[in-house]
Amino acid sequence: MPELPDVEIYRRYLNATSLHQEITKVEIRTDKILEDISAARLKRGLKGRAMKATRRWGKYLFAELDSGRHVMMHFGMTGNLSYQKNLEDEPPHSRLLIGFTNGYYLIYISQRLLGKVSLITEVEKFVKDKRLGPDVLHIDYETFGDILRKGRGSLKTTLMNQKLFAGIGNVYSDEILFRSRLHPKTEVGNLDESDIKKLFRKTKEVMETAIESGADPGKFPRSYLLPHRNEGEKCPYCKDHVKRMKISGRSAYYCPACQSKS
DNA sequence: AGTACCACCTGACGGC
DNA sequence: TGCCGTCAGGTGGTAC
Repeated sequence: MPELPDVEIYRRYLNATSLHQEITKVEIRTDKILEDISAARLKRGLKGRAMKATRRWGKYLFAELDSGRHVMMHFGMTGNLSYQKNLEDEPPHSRLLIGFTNGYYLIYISQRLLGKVSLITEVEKFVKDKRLGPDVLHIDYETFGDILRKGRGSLKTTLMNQKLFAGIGNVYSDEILFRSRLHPKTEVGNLDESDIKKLFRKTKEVMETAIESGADPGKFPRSYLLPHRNEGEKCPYCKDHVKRMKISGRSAYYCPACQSKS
């Protein structure tokens, strides 16, 4: 479930398991996950190195090596990390295995192969090349407001545009809109300052709450949409029913009673 | 510029 | 049981 909160959880997991250990083995199960790098070059860049720190920008995770380069991981629609010793329990869809001197492996899992891994020299350059907007966990109100004031089109699409805001995906955009009581198709140009302020507060609140909940919808507050994000389920706020609507090919879930269109 | 659709992939589910 | 359409938390490209 790899939107910002999920990737932040993976980052902390990597920190807690895999730092400061020499990499002795690298196995690449398929080249499909490699972005702009060959399997041989990735192996060469990893072997003999140790990861010493991590960063995250939106949905991208970076692990800095003691060579100064960074392992870039993106998880696509499906993906996560597993740190484990026994390869007889190798999880299904494991694509990249990074083995350490203690016999453990950090395993990059990607069921649908829509994720990407690479080795990059500089995070800032990578972010610039991808034209990613500011990470919404750290964004300040000024920047957030400026982006929305310049924005056009539907609010949900704008929130999910990684070139404007990095980190918000389909599920969490629904939650932010629900908590803000705004319709997903609200025209961004129609937002007033109080809407923008509310969106800023709710974006932060949703991201922080999701991270505190371990990005596990089962642990979310009951007042959130996520545990009820299915067509026909009851809105946790007004007891009307959750509706589904297609917005540029993605499913938006919302409460038609709470989230009126402006 | 915004939006709609497609491609990239695998797998689960419901209807017939 | 098997087949088929649809759906699933992302991104990048295309055509209007």
